[in-house]
This record gives sequence, C-alpha cells and structure tokens, in this order.
Amino acid sequence: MWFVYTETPTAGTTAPVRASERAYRQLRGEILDGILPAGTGLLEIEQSARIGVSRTPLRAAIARLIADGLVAGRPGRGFMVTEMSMDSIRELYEVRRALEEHAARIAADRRDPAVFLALRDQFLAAPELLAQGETGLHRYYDLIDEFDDAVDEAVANPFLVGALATVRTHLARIRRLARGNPARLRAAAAEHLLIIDAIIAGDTSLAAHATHVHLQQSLTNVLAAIQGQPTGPVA
Amino acid sequence: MWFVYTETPTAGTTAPVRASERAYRQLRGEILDGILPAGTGLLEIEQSARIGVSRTPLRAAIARLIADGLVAGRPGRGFMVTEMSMDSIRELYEVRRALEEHAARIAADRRDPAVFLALRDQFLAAPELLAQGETGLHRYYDLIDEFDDAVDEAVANPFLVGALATVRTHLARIRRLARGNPARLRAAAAEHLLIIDAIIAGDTSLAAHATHVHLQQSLTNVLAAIQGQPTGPVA
DNA sequence: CGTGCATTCTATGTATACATAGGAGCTTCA
DNA sequence: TGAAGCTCCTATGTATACATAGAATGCACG
Repeated sequence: MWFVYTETPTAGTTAPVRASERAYRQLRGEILDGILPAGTGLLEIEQSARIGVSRTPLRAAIARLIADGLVAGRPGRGFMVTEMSMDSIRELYEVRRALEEHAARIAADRRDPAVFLALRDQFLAAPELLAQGETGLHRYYDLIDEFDDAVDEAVANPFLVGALATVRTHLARIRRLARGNPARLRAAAAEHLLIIDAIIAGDTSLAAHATHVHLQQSLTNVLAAIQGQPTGPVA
Repeated sequence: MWFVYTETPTAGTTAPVRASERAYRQLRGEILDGILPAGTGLLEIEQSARIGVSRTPLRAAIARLIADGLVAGRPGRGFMVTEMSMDSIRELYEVRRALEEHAARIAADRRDPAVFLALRDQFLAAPELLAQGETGLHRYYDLIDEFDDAVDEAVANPFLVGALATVRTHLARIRRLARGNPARLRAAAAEHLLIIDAIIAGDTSLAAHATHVHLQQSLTNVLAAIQGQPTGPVA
C-alpha cells in the first residue's frame, strides 16, 4: 500500500512525497474551493480512507488545518470545516486592512522598482485578460498572486508575511464569491494599479491609503455578493 | 503506563488531560522561559522520553509549536527551536505595531469603560508593585496580561486576537530581557496608563498613537538590553 | 407519553512496530 | 594524505492495534 504511486510526479512542481503533505494540500484545496463546505464534519477514518493515507498523516494534516483556522475541533465529537459568516468576513477584512496597509507602506519604502514596473505592465493588460473568459480569469488571479509575492518579498519580514498568509488563506475561500463580476474585477485591477504606482514612486502614505480604498471596495463588493446569493452561510 | 497520575489535578486550573496538550504546554513553556534555548535540537524520542509521553502526542505538540513559529523543521534532520536575532525582533515589532495600533483603535471604539477604569486603578498602583521585588514583578506581568485580555475582549475579533496571540507568543521570549530594568518597567506602566486613558475616553486616534509610542519605547529598550548582554543570539 | 438511565457504538487519543531516507563516519583508492 | 564512495545508523514518516470518552439510542419506569 505504501509504494503505490497512482499519480506520476508532476513535472515542474515538486511532488509532495510525504503523505501528510498530500492530505493537507488536498483537504486545504477542497475547503478553499468549497468542495468541502463550511460545517462539514471531517472524520479521521472516513477522510483517511478517501484520500488514501493512514490516520497518522491525516491527523497531522488536520492539525495544520486547525492552525490555519480552516478546521475547528468540536468539543465533543470530531472536527468540522469552520464557518464563514458575514461577521467573520468583516472581521477578516479588519485584520487584512491593518496588515496590508502596513505591508504596502513598507513595500513602498523597500521595494525594487523594476519588479513593480514589470507588474505594472501586466496589470495594464488586465482588462484584456478579463475579456478572455475562464482562462483569462485564472491568469488574472495568478497575476494577483504575483503581486502579493512581490509585496512579500519587498516587505522582507517573515512575521508580517506569515500573518498575511493566514489572512489570504481565508480570503481565498471568500474570493469565489466575486467570480462572475467582471466589472468589479476591472475596478480591482485599476485599484491595484494605483497601489503599484504608489509603491514604484516610493510614496508610503499613498500606498497605504490606496490599499485602504481597495480593501474597502473589495469588502463592499463581497458583502453585496453574499446578499445577492442568499444561500445562507458562505461555503 | 496510561493510567499513572504523577501529578495531582491542579486546583483551579483545568488539568490538561490529553498527553499532547501536556507535552505542548511543557515544551512551549520551556522555550518561552529560555530553558530550551534557540537552536536546541528537539529529537522526538529524546523529548518523548523526557516528558513521559509517547511519540504520537509529542509529534502533535511539535506540530503546534511549528504552527506557533517556535519550532522549525530542519530540511534534513529533526526539529529545532527557532532563533531570535535582533533583526527578528525588529520584524516582530513591525507586525506588532500594525496589529496593536489597530487593536487599540478598535478597542477605544468598542470598549466597556468600566473594564478599563478598573485596569486604570491597578496600573496606577503599578510603581508600588514594582518595588515589591520578584513577586511584585510577577503580578505586574499578570496585570499586563489582564490588559491584553481586556483589549482582546473589546476588539471582539477572533482573527485579530489570533494574530495578536501569535505576536505575543514570540514577545514572551523577548520579555525576559527587560527584566531587571525597573526604570523601564515604571515607564512602561505610565505608557500603558496613557493608552488606557485614551481607550476610556474613546479617543481612537490617541489610543493608536499612544500605543505606537509605547511600542517604539519598548523596542528601543529591548534592543538596548540585548546590546548590553552580548551573549550572542537571544535565547 | 415523557423523562431519566444504562448500554452500546463510534471516533478520537495513545502506544508501538516497521520502513525509509539522509547523514556521519569509516574505509579504500589514487 | 586527501577525497570519494560505501555502509551503517539514527531519526523521522507511516501504519495499525488498543483503550477510552462521549454521544446517540433504546428501554424502563413514573
């Protein structure tokens, strides 16, 4: 059982050799994609059988998910995918604002202009990208990831980057809600351009304020999107 | 082996029944107190034997410590207590500033005045407390914990409180350095009073700025303390 | 018919056995 | 004598067996 490779080693990406890593990535991905909706009970035996690992590595995976805040241990029985209420989203954005504003400020101070100049060109082309349907959307989100990575690298602060990573993990669960709103995505791209310009200019204050504006707009949009689809709690 | 209670259930405090919880608390406490200095290698077998639990719960404890950032898995072999360089301390305070300023701002907006009025009286008595030697020092730190808890409760934001908890965990490792500097502690108490007054007054801006000042003073003091004791990396 | 208790069952917590990978040390050859 | 390769050893990663606690359910009694 422990030497059966059902999947060929993915070229380019480092294949997770450890079973606990596989279980973690799969569960995390499924939670973020909404395949495992909020409130879903995670039974060790059930999940370990489904994923194809033993209970021991699965427990390690669950432990990491708990640390991420994606899973909570229920007092009495088992574990469950954490809920994401509208209040939670507001709370998340409250922290996000503090961290991203601070990060933008620092990034504007320590950035390598060349990196953000290159990003600027890509964001300028974002509207065309968003007109290309699903694949363009995917590349747009990749672009945002690149921007986040560039900020992380400029900030050069493991603690801050780590805190941001936690926030972004939860954000990924919410991001799905903004899908199918091209107008908002184009606006967001324009807001990103403002932030990037401020960072390139080394204008710390403007970078922070532009980030504040962007996040406020983002939050408003997300909350409106939830109101629009009254399917109860967010996956 | 699994039914031997070497310690009587601590009155008042909930005794951790799970072995993984015991291992986690002990290791965490020892790291925070410097008993396990930075760079110490943690071997599963060795530590599990020392603490008196099996490898399985110990692994769970290690996993939590990794999530806390107190322990890092080394690429090749084993785990080790993370280092705390002077740069790390600066980075930590950079995040701390962002989070605590934001928290102070929110607390000033949402606080229950009665709670902070009570804290105010206690902080007013802090100088006398600090004159009482070791026990007074201990009660002073408890007082700061109470203040932090009050802020957490006023903030009422699990994400922000969680991020603050992470920062404070690392701060606890550093705090030992300020010991034996009564002048600084008295000054810190005065700075706390300023923050508390701002929170009571509902002055969000002042609360944030007073927090900024306090943290800057704290950082300066910590860095100076490290310079004073050139024992290399901080425990 | 409702409530309380006991039983059973299930899922987690723990311990341990085994496989494997990576490093340290030794040996050997140039 | 130095470097390279091999071997052994150690510590982690994984699987599984077992004990236990808590909850759900069914039964009995009021």
